[in-house]
Amino acid sequence: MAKSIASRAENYSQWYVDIIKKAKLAEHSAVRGSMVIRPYGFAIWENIRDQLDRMFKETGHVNAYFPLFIPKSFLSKEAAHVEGFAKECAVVTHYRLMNNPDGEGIVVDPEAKLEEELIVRPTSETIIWNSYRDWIKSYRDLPILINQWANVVRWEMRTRLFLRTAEFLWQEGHTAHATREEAIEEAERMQEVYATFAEQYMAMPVIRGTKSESERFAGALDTYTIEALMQDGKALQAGTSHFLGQNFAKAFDVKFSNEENQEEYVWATSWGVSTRLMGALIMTHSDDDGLVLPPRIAPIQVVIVPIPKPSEELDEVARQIMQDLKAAGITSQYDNDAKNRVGFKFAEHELRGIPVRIGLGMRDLENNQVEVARRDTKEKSFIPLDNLTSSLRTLLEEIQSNLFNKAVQFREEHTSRVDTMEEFESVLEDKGGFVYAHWDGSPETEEEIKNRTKATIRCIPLDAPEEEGVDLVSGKPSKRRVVFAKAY
RNA sequence: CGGGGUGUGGCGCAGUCCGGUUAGCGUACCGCGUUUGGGACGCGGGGGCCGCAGGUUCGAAUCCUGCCACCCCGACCA
Repeated sequence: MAKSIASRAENYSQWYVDIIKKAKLAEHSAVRGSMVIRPYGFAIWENIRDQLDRMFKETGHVNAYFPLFIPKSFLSKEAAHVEGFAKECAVVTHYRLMNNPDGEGIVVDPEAKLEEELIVRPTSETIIWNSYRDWIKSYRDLPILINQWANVVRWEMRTRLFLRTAEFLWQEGHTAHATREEAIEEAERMQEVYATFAEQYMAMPVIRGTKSESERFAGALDTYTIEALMQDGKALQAGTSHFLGQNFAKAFDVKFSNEENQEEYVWATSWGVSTRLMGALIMTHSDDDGLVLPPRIAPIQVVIVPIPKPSEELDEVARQIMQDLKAAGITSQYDNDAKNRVGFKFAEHELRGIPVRIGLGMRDLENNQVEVARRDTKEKSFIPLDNLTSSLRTLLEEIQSNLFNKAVQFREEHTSRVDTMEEFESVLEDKGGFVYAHWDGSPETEEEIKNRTKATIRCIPLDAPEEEGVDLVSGKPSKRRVVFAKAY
């Protein structure tokens, strides 16, 4: 009996939810729009987090932690920023409950009203820049390169597991620099860190680019983004890095003395990725049989299934294999459950996306070999026990690159170049994906295209060559193509 | 906030229109046995204030009123 995951073709969003639930990554909680991340899902997130954390540290950053609560007045200091977030803030107005004087239960104590309401952070620029004011006096105090791992709350109207939840986990880097150039360099560097991570670890190809003005982060002068393509042909913004100019320095009065002893405002960046990456991971590689994880992110890289069931002899062989794998830095698990049969276990481990499965049975052991099945292609082969560890190491690398190559191929098949509005609409209708088209740079064209097709400018790609063309809507001249897509 | 839908053992559902014994089915769970190289089978068992609060009635999962929650689609957004 199958575990009934909806197929992608029949109902894509149901398929997505089914994978998350059946693979026990997460589930809806008692709180609207907020999810419970289950141990297996959290283990994947920990791998994402740990690797990113290493990369942040390699690029000179340190971790710190700032408060969950932000005084209401802070948020309004930067005009564009408050404009962007005001509509989705959770607000703390009281600090005490009391027994309901009129009956059952407890009620908010009206006496315990806060003088100034506190906002549950939707992002931390304001509370952090308020601290930076005290920390930065001289050019010698710069740069400040801080990251924090935290939860934030954005009271979204419509939520989806991992992709958009009211509360989510993320990291947010907040850096302060003496010059414009240095800040821009930082923002670009972190975009590249994200892109490298996405491609090398998540096996998810991304387009590097900058956002159009209307898609920019609230308070940024420039937003650098990485954009990935999901299997339903929709784009997903997977990470952003913002050049904030001096907006927050001015809002929070953060000045430093330069080498000539002149006062200047500090230049800023901020950058973040969230548990949304989990959604990206799922939708990039998984299939109708369940989750597919790239080996570098998988919490368990190899699972060993005794056939037909655990026995002293098989347990001993498995123990030895696992010891060798551990020494080689490969994570493994032995499925010594005695209740379920192998067919059930195979399906279960495929559902969980474990990259490699070893079938350990007496028939093969007599031939000094094991059966090895890879999750990405479902292919099985027999590998001699003698060089099992090195074979598996090679196989895991091959799976990692195969997943990346498949995703690249999918993206190429779903990338189009169009020159007329008719083509644009028909391409979006037929196969979706990324559409490269000329744009005159006007918000009017963006708006018009969005209204007509629901597609938005995902980014102005960094590697776009100069090329003469005309805007799809206005017919005005354009120097380069930008990337359009329907997006999450 | 607009439109649609759903709340019944852990999960998935039937029953509700047309009120009537101890609320049922599948699955999961526990026990015993037989099985075991791709999602096993038999027998036995435990688990429900039918979303919440009122009301109608001899009697409510079912009818009425109010409330709450969640999901899906849209606008907003990482």
